[in-house]
Amino acid sequence: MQLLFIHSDYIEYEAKQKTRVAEPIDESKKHERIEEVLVVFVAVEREDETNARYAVEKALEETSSVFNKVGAERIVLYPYAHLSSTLASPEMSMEMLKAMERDLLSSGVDVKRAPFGWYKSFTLQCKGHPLSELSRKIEVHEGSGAGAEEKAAEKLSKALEAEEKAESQFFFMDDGTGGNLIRAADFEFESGIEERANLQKFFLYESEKRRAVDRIPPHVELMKRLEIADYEPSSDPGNLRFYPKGKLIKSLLENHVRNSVAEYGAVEVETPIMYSTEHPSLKDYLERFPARQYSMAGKKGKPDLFLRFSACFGQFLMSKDMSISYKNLPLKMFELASSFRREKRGELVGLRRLRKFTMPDMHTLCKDMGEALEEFKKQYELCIHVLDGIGFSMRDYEVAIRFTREFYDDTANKEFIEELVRIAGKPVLIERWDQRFFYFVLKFEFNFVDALGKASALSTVQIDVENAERYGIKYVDANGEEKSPIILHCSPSGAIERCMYALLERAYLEKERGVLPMLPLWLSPTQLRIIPVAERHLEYIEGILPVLNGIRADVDDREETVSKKIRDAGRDWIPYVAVVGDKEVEKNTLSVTIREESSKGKKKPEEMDVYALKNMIEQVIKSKPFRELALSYKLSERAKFVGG
RNA sequence: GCCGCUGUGGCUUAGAGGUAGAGCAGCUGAUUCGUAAUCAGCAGGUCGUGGGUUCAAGCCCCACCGGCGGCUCCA
Repeated sequence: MQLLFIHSDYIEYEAKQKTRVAEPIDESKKHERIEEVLVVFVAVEREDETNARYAVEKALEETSSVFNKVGAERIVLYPYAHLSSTLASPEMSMEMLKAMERDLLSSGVDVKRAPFGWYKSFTLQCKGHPLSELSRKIEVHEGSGAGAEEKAAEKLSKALEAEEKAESQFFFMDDGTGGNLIRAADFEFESGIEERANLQKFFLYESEKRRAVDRIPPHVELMKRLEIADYEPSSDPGNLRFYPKGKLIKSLLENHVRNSVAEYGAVEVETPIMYSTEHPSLKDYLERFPARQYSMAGKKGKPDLFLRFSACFGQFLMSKDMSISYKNLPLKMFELASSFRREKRGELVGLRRLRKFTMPDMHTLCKDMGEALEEFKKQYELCIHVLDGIGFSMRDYEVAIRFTREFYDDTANKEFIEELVRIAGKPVLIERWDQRFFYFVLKFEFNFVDALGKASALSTVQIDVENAERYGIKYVDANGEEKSPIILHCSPSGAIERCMYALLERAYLEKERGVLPMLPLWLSPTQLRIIPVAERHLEYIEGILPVLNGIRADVDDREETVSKKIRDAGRDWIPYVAVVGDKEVEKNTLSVTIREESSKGKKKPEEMDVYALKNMIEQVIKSKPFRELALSYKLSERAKFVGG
């Protein structure tokens, strides 16, 4: 279908003479003059006939969009055959034009349709502003494409509609207020407690959805400058490249999460990253999960494939084929899942929102709601523990707990929520849905609020009451009967990339507060940098390096001045910087500057021997995952991954 | 996806219709240096891509592609 929009001061037309296909009209309709109007010239084309509903819908979308944008007062639909050389049949065209007219009328738009199939005279006066003349082509593809697109659109809309209709209220709950829901309007943000400012930012982000900031997110600049990650122009947006330092940090975080869930008792699995769209359970699930997929057309005769947007399918399909006794429950399965979501273009930012990301995803099969709640609480604590290990305390994130009204009406559940708030030890945001729109009845998230006041979820746990049945997951209870378990979805840290984003953003916030920014010691690509004053000190350094085994220590052996090397170490956020010159060699010591204890313009190098230094660093990182340096220990041998 | 802004060597950027200029990084040489940039020289640019206007386009117009912000959504 071809559309030509002209925003006009007026249009005046007169039906002069019938053609063979003319529609019958009243004498009064033959001549019209309409002011302040968006004239929509329409040519319905042959291909539109293969999927008329889709074409009409699209055309209406475009029309409303233009109509609202230019701020016209009314619309005239004007059949205009000359926009296309492959016209649809007159009957069909007229039908579709009428359908458009009906729809616009029913949505309250003042619309007129010029008579079809007449030779008409017309004059109009185009307003001439930048948007006053626009054209659009609605494309309907032949055969399966069109059908599939329509079906996909329908599917998507089912889930999205549910969300749009989802009505919810926000509250706050604090430890020590008797577990009462405090209406958002009554909550005191200005209590002199600094932490509440963040909660307020989070709440505003959630409820108002209006945030006008105009700045490049600090972490995007940092991820490049620190050679952590970067955009990859040759991939799809949101698929990043990770440089050695970034890959190191990522691996360490992954291992940390992996170790923590193993300790909690989960078993690690791996499942495929792509699935057939034809699988009945998946088909169904796709409708309940309003994310957009990467999909690939199957070779002829074969079903289409999509890339997973979470590890749910794989693990559910695995669970369905298992034989599970009540004695095996709660059963916890974990996967570090590369996941793909075709998020809207405008949504993607740096490491915060990606199309390809790494999501730790654990599913727990529980025999009933009682056990589910018990595990839910454990996982709530597990998440706190995992984030704490990364370096985020309760101060660094805001808690949101969300549930259905029905869930909360149960007194026992109410007490359960109060207990969660008590564990948080600070006010939390509560969202209550009037009905269950999703597959879960209760969830929480820990949300990080960044330098620009944007919130994003890290850890989350959800109680899923729907998918066991959908996938046919069963366990056998003590009476030998098959039952459907309740499933917990848990991402203990949230996406790994997002943790990196939060670490960088927090470092930036620290810097704003006058603190030297840095990463936690166990995640710093270089933990200790050794700087020789002159070349002759290198030998001494080589001698002490074996002692520093188990610590990521490198040596700035470049031909630069000491000042330059110190500065570069600072720019790289290196936690420990040791200078070695004649004095140190003679006394067999190091002159160490500790970043954490320094500030801008204030440094205090400390004399210590290499064993003391090693001990000091090991104290901090002892229980954390470790990997060797990602790059050569000699700086002179390293290539630059990013300029500047 | 839609709307707005934006895109000049690896990085940061000057250049408002008339031969693309600099700093950092890189390379070469000198300097072997004590806590936030040693000095000199050399090399490096299809000005995001493709069209168009013009005698002439990095600059004006159009489209597309990236990026940033907003809408919407989520780990």
